[in-house]
Amino acid sequence: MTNAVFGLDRPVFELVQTDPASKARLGRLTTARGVIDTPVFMPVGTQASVKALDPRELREMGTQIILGNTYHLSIRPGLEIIEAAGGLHRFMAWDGPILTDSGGFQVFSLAKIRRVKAHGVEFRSHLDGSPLFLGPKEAMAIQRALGSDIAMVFDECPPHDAPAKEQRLAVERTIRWARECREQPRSPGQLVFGIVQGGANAALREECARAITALDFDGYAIGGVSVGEPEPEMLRAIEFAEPFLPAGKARYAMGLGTPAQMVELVARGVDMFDCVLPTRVARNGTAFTRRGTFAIKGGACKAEVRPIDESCGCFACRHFSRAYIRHLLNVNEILGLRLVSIHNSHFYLHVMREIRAHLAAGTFGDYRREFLAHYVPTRRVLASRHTEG
RNA sequence: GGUGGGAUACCCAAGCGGCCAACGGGGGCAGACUGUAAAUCUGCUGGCUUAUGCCUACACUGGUUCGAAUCCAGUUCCCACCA
Repeated sequence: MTNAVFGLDRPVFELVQTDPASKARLGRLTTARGVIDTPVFMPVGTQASVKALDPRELREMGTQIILGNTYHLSIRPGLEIIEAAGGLHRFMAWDGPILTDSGGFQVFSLAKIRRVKAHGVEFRSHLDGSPLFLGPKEAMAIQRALGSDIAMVFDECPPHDAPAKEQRLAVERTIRWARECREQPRSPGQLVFGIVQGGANAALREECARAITALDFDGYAIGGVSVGEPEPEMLRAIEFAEPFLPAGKARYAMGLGTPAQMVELVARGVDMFDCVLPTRVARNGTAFTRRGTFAIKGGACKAEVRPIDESCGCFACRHFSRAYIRHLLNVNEILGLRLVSIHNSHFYLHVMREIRAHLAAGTFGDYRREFLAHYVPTRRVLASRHTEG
């Protein structure tokens, strides 16, 4: 498949290099607003803003593409406003690629009262309880109006502990809705990605992946992860779906993950990630480093003159001490959140840059090993303390 | 000098005879956060070989009472008003 917007004989996704020792891939995804080097991390800007960061900062830290959300933006500020502004890109002054989520996740994650119908879901607004309806047709129309570069199909995303019957129904609906989405008009140059559901069930994942890929989307996402499942289950879900995704299309793990998870998922053949962790965790006072996370608002940073990470080149680490940032967080100065958000997002993007560099150099295996040896998830730290004591 | 009010854990502050190691804030400490209803949420915050246990604690000293942070007397300090 070629990209009509560029009028070039260029495929949407090019595989540049593959890792001989794993399923990791170095690639290039061409969108209407630019070429994205993969593996890529996409900062999440649900409400037309990557919380606490502005486009200039996103650019500086090497952001290639950001997310926006169908559901949130359609109820606030509303499509008329965004269309009048000349589309989502102009509205938020981000001229790079934007991927919009379809709203499927929101409908199933935050609407308590919902009725699943043949062509979508009736639910209530989280803001005022007013009745809303979102289905394939609506979701695609909104994404078309937003003018995103990559639109996601409207899927059903059940919680990880949903009964088997519900998982099966979700897969069936997700497939049917994907077909409907496929038929909807797009904005010029807009790519559409299909989504694979199926929970932790191998057969369902395969069935869903086969059906979705048969529809020939521009790329494929694995959904139904980061929905409360334990990490091994999440990894299995990815492993169940991945073999049935075509090598010539980008693969996107929705809502993932921690830095260590991303490294592991790249090794399992995933090309794209998005996650609220770097920005949310930053706002809650915790920094990501290659050794794991640490609470910068904790007392240990009280008089620490070193930056969050001495080896980090982000704006926050180049200029500010932990003591200063901790102080800002302590006295509730908005700059504190911004600096940690800058650092965390930079860190995520930097890890992906390193992954790409190592894939290009053929040393991804070493990088993976080394990264995981240094990166300590909090739980493991606590666990080891317990077993040692 | 007189009259009135007050002194409670790191800070502010509630309690005014037993259900008080003491409400609630703040601060501190720890944890959580994964397609963002999150600058949020949850614990802990006198000490102890972590216990339906003991010890030390509501300015100080003494008293009343089966029992006092709570009542009484005196002392010290603070505040207000009057001289």
